Amino acid sequence: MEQTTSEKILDVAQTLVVAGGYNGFSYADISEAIGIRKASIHHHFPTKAQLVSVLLQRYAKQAEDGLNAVSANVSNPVDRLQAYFGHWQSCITQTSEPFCVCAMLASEIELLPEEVAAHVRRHFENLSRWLASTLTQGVKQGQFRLSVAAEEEAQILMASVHGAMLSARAFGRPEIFAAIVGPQLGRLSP
Amino acid sequence: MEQTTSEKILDVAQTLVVAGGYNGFSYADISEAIGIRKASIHHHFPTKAQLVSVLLQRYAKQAEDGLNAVSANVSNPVDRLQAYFGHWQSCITQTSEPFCVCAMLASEIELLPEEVAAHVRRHFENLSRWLASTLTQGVKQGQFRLSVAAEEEAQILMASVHGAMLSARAFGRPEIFAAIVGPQLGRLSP
DNA sequence: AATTGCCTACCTACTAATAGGTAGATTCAA
DNA sequence: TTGAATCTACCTATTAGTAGGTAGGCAATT
Repeated sequence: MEQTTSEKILDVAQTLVVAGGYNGFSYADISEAIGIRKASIHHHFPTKAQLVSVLLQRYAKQAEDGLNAVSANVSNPVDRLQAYFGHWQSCITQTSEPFCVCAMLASEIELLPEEVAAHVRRHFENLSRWLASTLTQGVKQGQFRLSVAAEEEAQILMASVHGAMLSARAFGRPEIFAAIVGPQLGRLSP
Repeated sequence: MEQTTSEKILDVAQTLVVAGGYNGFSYADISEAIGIRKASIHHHFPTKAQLVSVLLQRYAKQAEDGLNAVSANVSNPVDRLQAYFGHWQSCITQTSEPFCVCAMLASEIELLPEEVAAHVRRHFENLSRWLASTLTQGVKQGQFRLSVAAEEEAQILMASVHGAMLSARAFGRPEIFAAIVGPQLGRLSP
């Protein structure tokens, strides 16, 4: 088998969450998309909260691997940030994944099951930590000059990326993402 | 009567949308919050899409009035942006309205009823237009120096605000909003 | 080799609760 | 006494989740 049913379910669920958030999809939607019965989905993922939790665990692993790969393969901190931005830019322009699943869920975090909310918070922490450490390295190597602390600049960059995703979606114009995020890097050069 | 039932319904609905988006609330929630039956809400707003549409019309009016008031009463473009940022900063720190209702809805725009989605798009256009014109005036008066076009810088600022809202919510730390948005103004001075 | 038991995966058929929405009667104020 | 506002009482569709069963694979026992 190429892909297990569980993986298919998670893939579809992720697409649906990206499209409409936690309350924007149902087991029936997944069922229809992959052609199995609702009950079979419950066999793999007893509750919706568990399904989305597993989804976010998988996402966290992918994200961690992705960021680690960038850190390992790209020596220049400027290029590292570029790689991160570029990842999202291609996701969005190809409309393959036009929004970060955690950003999507963060907006409705107040009414998420606690176990799901915890995953979302952790993602925000991990991402801002990676950005901050990348910035710190760039400062050490003289490639960045920051006007605020690295942690704060990391928050600014992360917010830019999320806000850019939102605007691209709201205007229905993927190219807006690059227009917003692009100038951010220039700001940091000494 | 101090406040009409319609207004009460809209107020509660707005709070609920801000908390969890379009699919995150129901007529039953509103009914419970203000102590009337579901059917009575349908009397005022026959469908959910109409309810949210009226909500967004009202919101657009308030936003327009607010921005016009700033333009009228604050002559300095720097202070105008400051006033806009400050508005959201106090909304968020007082947790009275911790998120823009249109930003919330924009994230799930793909599955909104078309009439609702149209309102959301219009809000993004209006806000970015106001920001761009404020920036342009500031440039003319020599208070801003932009490294990109005013329209693009407006998009950057708007994205910062929305991303900052999201981070403040995700981390559960309202002060993050100011930490992200605060440094944006400094960037623009010549 | 055949049987037994267990497992995974999936099914049909159901539940209780909730969703948005409707019909028609009643209340109440102008 | 008309009309708006609210009510009770309902409807249909959908929600997440459950009950119970079937088909086939795998392995140990006979």
